[in-house]
Amino acid sequence: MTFDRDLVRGSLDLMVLSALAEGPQYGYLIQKRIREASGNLVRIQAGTLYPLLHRLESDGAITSRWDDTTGRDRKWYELTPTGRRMLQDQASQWQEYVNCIRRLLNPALAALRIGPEPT
Amino acid sequence: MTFDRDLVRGSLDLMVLSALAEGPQYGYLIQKRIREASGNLVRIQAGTLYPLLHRLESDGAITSRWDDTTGRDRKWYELTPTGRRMLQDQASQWQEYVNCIRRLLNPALAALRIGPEPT
DNA sequence: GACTATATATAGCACAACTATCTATCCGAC
DNA sequence: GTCGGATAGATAGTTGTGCTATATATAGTC
Repeated sequence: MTFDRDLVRGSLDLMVLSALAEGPQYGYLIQKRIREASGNLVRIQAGTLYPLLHRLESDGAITSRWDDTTGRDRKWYELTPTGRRMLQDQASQWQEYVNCIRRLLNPALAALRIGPEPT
Repeated sequence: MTFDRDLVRGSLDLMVLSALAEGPQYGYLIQKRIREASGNLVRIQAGTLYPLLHRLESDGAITSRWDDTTGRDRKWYELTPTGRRMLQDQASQWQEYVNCIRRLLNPALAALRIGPEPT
C-alpha cells in the first residue's frame, strides 16, 4: 500500500464492491483493477483481499463459485442485490464524509497560507 | 461517531490538525469544532480525542501547556512547524486518495444505474 | 529444470478508534 | 444549598481490520 494503511481502512470494501459493479470478477483480477485504476497507488495485498472477500460473502454482499471454463480454476465473485445496495449506501456515505473533511480542511489550509501567527 | 468507525480512521489526525490550524485550542473545543463543522455527523469521543492528542504531541506535531488565565484550567494545544508540515502533507495525500476512489467509484455507480446485468 | 506470474488461502500481529469508567469544576434551576 | 447538566481531562481494556509471513499449486517462459 502506497497510502497510509489507515487511510484506506473503511474504504476498502467500497473499492472492492466498486470493482465488482461492472460484472463478475475473481480475486486476482480485482486486485489488479484496483491497482491500475489508482495509478499503482493502492496495492491491496492478497492476504488482505481474500479474507475481505470471504467476509463480504458471509455478509451476503457477494456470491462466489469456482469455474474453470476460462482455462483455469478461478473463484468468481458477483454482487448480490444486497451488495449493490451496500455499494450505493457506502458510496453516498463516502461522498458525505468527503464533504465534511473538506469543510474542515479548506479553512485550515487557508489559515496556513495566510500565516501561522495571524497577528 | 455517526459514520462507520473505520471510515474516519486515518483522517482523524487530519481533522484534529485542521482544527488547530487557525490557532491554539483545547481538547473540548476541538471536539466541538469538528462536530459543528461536520454538521453533527462526526462526533469524536473524549476517549478517542485525548489519547490522540497525546500521540500527536509525542510525535512533535503539537505542543501543550496548562493555562487558567481564561478562568478555568485548560490544556491548550498548538501546532508546531512539524505539525503544520504534517497537516499539509496529509491534506495533499488525502486529496490524492479521494481522486483514486473517485476513479473507481464513478464508473461503478454508472454501471449500477445502467443495470446490473448489461446483457 | 528454474523462474516468474498467476491464483487462492490462513495464521498471527499491530494499532487506531471504540466503550466504559473515573475525576473534577462551573453554572443555572430549584 | 444542592441537583443536574455542561464543561474539561484522563486511562484501561476491547474490537476489528489491514498487515506480514507463509503455504500451496498451476501456467508460461527462458
